[in-house]
Amino acid sequence: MPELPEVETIVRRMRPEIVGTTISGVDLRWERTLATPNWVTFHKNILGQKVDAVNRRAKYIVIQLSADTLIIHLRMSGDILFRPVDAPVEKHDRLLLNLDDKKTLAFNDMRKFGRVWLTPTPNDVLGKLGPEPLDAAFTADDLFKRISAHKRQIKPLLLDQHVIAGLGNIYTDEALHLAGLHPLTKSDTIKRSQAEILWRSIRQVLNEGIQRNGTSIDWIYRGGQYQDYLHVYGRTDEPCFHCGTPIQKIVVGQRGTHFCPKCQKV
DNA sequence: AGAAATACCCGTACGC
DNA sequence: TGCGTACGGGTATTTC
Repeated sequence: MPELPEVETIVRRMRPEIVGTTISGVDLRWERTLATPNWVTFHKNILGQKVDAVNRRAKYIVIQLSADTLIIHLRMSGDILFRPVDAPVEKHDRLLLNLDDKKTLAFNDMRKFGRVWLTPTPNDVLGKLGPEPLDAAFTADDLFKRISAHKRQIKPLLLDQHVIAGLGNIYTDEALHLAGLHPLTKSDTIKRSQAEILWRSIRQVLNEGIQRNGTSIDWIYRGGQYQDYLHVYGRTDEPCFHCGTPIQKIVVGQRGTHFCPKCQKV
């Protein structure tokens, strides 16, 4: 199982040191990395632009250039590396950007899921994303309104980035366990009080993940320790820390889903 | 319209 | 040992 590119692991790959450099060369190694525009336009437009800022929105890295915005989504296995300009191309390199002829920004992505956009209107890519769960402005009431507006299973609903932005499969399972909510619970049946507990749980597991430097499940990302603190994810048949009941694994919305059948009732 | 299913990927683990 | 296959993740797209 690969690493989860959650907020924390995204932040550590934002490479803020590129701010102030100018893009002087481009090498696209795998065409479909480019979500938009086409290669010719991308090449023509990005050359000569200066990097003004590096930010994050949900799981997207947002690089503000002089005229356009470069947006990168790492998906599962993507990484961003800062290398000397004469460093050799590595296996799984998808896009190389030369910065001032001294350094190269390499987008490396084994599974080819990651995508890059270059656009003058970043809102086209980011505009429909839901709120940041750790934003101080995001309240329990917001969450309650958003989940009760749908009649869906709570687990796939929480994974929907238009409803709330930033939760992946691992943290969703953990948050639902902490909140005592079964992953198949219909979202419109969740009471206001339960939504508040879920709101608190989401923020707790994300904050704990950040404190532990993210989750390293396998060989792709090795910097985190939160995998040692997971309560349900990857603990199939192991005893629930709360009640001792074996953790169950089912498939919900095509995703492996771990829960305690005693602590999380429908 | 909204919800659910599918497509996109490949290194690894596992069964025979 | 070697080969074939299932698996996992996030989101855009397609289907229901």
